[in-house]
Amino acid sequence: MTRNTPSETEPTDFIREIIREDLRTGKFGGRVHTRFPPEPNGYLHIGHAKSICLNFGVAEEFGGLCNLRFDDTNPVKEEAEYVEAIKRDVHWLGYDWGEREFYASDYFEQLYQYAVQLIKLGKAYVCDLTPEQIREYRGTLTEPGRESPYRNRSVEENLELFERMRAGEFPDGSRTLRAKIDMASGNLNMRDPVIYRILHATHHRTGDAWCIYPMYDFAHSLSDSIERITHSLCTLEFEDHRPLYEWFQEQLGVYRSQQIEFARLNLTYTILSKRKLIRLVQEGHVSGWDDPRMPTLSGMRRRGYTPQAIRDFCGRIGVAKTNSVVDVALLEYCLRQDLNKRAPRVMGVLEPLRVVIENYPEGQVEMVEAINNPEDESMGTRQVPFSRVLYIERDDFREDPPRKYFRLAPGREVRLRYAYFIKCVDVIKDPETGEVVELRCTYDPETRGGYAPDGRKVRGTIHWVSAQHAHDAEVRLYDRLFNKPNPAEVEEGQDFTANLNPNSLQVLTGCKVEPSLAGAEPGSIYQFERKGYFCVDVLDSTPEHLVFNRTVSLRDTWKKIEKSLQQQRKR
RNA sequence: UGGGGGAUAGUUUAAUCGGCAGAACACCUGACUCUGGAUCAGGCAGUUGGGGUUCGAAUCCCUGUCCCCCAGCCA
Repeated sequence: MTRNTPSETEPTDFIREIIREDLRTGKFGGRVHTRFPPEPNGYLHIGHAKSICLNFGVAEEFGGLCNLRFDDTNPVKEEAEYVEAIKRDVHWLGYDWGEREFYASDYFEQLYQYAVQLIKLGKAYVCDLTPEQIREYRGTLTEPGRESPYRNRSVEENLELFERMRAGEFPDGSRTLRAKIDMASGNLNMRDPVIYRILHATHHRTGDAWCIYPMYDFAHSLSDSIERITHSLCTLEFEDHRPLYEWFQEQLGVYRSQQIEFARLNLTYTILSKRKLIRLVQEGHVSGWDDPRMPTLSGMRRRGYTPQAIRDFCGRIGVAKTNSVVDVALLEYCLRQDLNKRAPRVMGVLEPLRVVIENYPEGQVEMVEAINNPEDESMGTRQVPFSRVLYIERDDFREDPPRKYFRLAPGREVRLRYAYFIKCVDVIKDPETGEVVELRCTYDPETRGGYAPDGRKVRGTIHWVSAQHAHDAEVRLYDRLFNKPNPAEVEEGQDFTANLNPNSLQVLTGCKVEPSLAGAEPGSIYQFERKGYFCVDVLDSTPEHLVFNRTVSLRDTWKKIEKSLQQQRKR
């Protein structure tokens, strides 16, 4: 049985099963309505992509809708910049929320009225305990809490106090509104949780209209209800919040949504904690949220990742309740798979070694035809100039070739892709350092186009660029940001930054690329044959100074062979 | 004697009422190849332990073990 492509496949996971069942029983009147609820306090990353693909994907599959809702209930951490970045990223991934762009802050007045209603129901009270006292009264994981001395204030007093909280009569932290539930509950979330706190802070959308702000549990449950969300999908750590989520809707007698939790994404060699990502940015370990090494969607976009690759990945990792760590190799596989189909091939020499073809006429230039993408004939061909002096990859020559190495070496013949067979006849070295600075080769004019009329075979085919036609380029080689599969695993007294890979960025200048790249569009992606996929940097590349980001290397079988040869030698 | 959740190849996941444990990635072979790419063929490899029920258990029962989350006026 062959695997269906993601679009044909009907994803099956416990959430979709629940939804199918709900549809069958008519639980939500046959409706499916989800939401993606980011807090605008940072940039979206690949972990969010999982949630986005789930929420929007599920809605699409079942003929429902998915809202974009900003969970902006904490003005001290949130900024409008993040809102814009988040919208850009969701769109880039290929999802559309239509007119349904909502904000928890849109509901502040209604949420306030809900709180008033709760007070009237005798289900909420204003508490004067300090934050420290609240903590003490909460008890511990194994011991019950104690009731606040303010727990039994009258409805009238609570109403008046809450109104005065809103009016700004009290300083930050002096009072809270709390739900009156059960201080002895084994679930700490039910021990009279705070639902409103005083925060004299300017909100990015409501400005100074409010000085009290609702807490997540309250705002989220009721925002879902207001939007008539049917299935509220969130991550595992909110599992013990579900009773509270349901409590608010039940007490207020409002629309009941169903919260379902799934495991968040973890990736090897990657950190996906907003708190830690923001540190990388603030401490300058990376150039910003969109540094191509970042697992943020903006970083990945700049790196050359495609939305299709990310969506394919999200479809393959599945949705379950088990804590898990996905191998980053799967992400890279999805990337290569997508890029292989769409990226035009081109020749670029990263670390140039000069080659002179001794028997090729000086001053002569001829054009050879090259295929733009062997995976897609419709992408056509192009003409590439060939001449007497060329650059090849320094790594494609070995003075003393190891076993199984079938590229260029003294006396050996290789094929220059799409051009001629050449043979190395001499090696020029720097007399001081002994470094190889130039190769003298001869070519066989009979092999034009790369075919030998006598049928002789060469093992190696290497890429090249004509020296006089080459364009200079800067190439940024990215590697994983962290050295350890689990970057959080550190010695005593260290933090995750100790696992930062010091070689995660290597900048190469003086790289030589074929002339067709002269007008390369920022953001466009090419395969440098035999090397990898490279994307024109959107920020730093100019026609005069080309800058390429290595998106991902090609699978490198030779590297494996060489490695195992070295290991054999050690034994 | 707090509450909640979870355990299937190295990794991520399937398995409808209890009916042959199936895929993908990774790894290893080989074929093919003007990219040591891509593609194709094959291989390695699994039900958390112990009992029980049953013709038959990943699935049901009993009993262990291990892992994750929760004591923000963050989300």
